Amino acid sequence: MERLPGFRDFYPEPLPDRDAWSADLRHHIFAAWRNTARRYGFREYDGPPLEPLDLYTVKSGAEIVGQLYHFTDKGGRDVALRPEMTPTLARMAAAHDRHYRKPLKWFAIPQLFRYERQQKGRLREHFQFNADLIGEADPAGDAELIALLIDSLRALGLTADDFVVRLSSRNAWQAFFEQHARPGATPYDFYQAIDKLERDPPEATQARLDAVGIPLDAVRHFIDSGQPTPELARILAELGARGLAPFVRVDYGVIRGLAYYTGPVFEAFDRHGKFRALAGGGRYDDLIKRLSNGRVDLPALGFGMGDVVLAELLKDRRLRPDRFAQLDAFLLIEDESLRPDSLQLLQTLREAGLAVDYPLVAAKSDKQFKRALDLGTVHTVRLERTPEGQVHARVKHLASRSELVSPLAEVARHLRSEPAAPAPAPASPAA
RNA sequence: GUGACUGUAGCUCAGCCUGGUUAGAGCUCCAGAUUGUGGAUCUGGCUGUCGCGGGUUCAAAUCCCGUCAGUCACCCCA
Repeated sequence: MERLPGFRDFYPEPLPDRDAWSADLRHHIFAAWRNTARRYGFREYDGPPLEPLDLYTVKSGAEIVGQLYHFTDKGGRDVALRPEMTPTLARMAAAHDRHYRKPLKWFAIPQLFRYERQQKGRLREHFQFNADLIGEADPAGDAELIALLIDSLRALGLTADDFVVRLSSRNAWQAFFEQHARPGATPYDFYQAIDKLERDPPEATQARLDAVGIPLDAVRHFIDSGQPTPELARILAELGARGLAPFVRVDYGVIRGLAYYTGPVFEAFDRHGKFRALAGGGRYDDLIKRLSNGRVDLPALGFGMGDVVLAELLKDRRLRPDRFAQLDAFLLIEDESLRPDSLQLLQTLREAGLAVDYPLVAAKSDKQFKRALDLGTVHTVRLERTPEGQVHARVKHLASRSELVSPLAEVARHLRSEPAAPAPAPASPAA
């Protein structure tokens, strides 16, 4: 059976072929996300992968349905696999907003779905790091969230030479629009024109702008000026105080396609421009009120960072971890008469919390050793019987090639005291 | 939904243009030998509906049509 188009199998390293997705790399990315969120005081939440179709049409309009993975369930309900996390989060926050002190700092790593032909960096399914800050209107919240975005990427080894956060503001464009647009023109059409500015030829952009009565030159001049609004200046100042200024710049060329953003918006891009946006987000102060039918009114902002483009970038920059498998020890059983003693030691070590593997059945020693290397073991352990009938262990630390003889009771201590497995280091790409 | 390119062994590919015995190579894997602080080396072995379906032909991996899948771009962007 083939898997569905646009969906992925995740294999353990080493990968079976060039295009395979790595379960180990995925874990590495998730761990960086979770650990960074933890350092920032964000709490993890989650919701259902399947939601009522209405949850998405209410916010974005019916035209979004064409992009959704949706169907009618056996109970006759119109349902959709979640294409984004924000509506779920807004529902959860609105339902229990009195229970949590503000601001809420929450994150999730949902698997999201969309129904469309796949292309580079875009499949029908992906995992997305979502972090949101709810209940704080001050730009300090924007700065905190953007700092989290930056440090999430830094946690994976990326630097200011690899990526930049382009910071913009719906408020700035709103003011520009009101100042320049023909009366009766709709802001959304204008935002669409700005959103496509970098991808479309100038004539196409001009045609879009003609519809709202704004000359292209005025738009270009506004973007080139790059003058931060007071709220953007606040955000930049707070990021600068953290030493994160090299990772961010004002760039009004970013506006975000989504209709619900209300204030600062931002996108993270790789510096070489080879990939799609790594992450994007912004402030959506009205959304929770709208989704809760006016019951709850909380300012909020958030971002999403997908695993697909990020994995591509990490491979491109050779930031994939070198070794993924990690075993504290592999128990070599070259003398089958020592198998019972080996199993007893195996159990002792595992109960002590050590990661230990061993050959299930008798095997030639070179095969055992090769398997130990495949599994990324730090040590090998081999039992020996002395002429007097005593059983002791030979513990070898592979990286240093040092070996020592130890009583069985001391093996766990030696495994712990030896240098730990090397931290993930840059390595040559698999391909 | 539209278009372009690509589908041959577990992996990477050759063969296709110009149809013609039994479809190949390297790597991996398995077995044996050898080595015995070692991913080496040697020998042997397994593995293919040539993506799938149809057509042309005495004969199709090879030419034609369709289809499915992959890759990339468009559309859209959460």
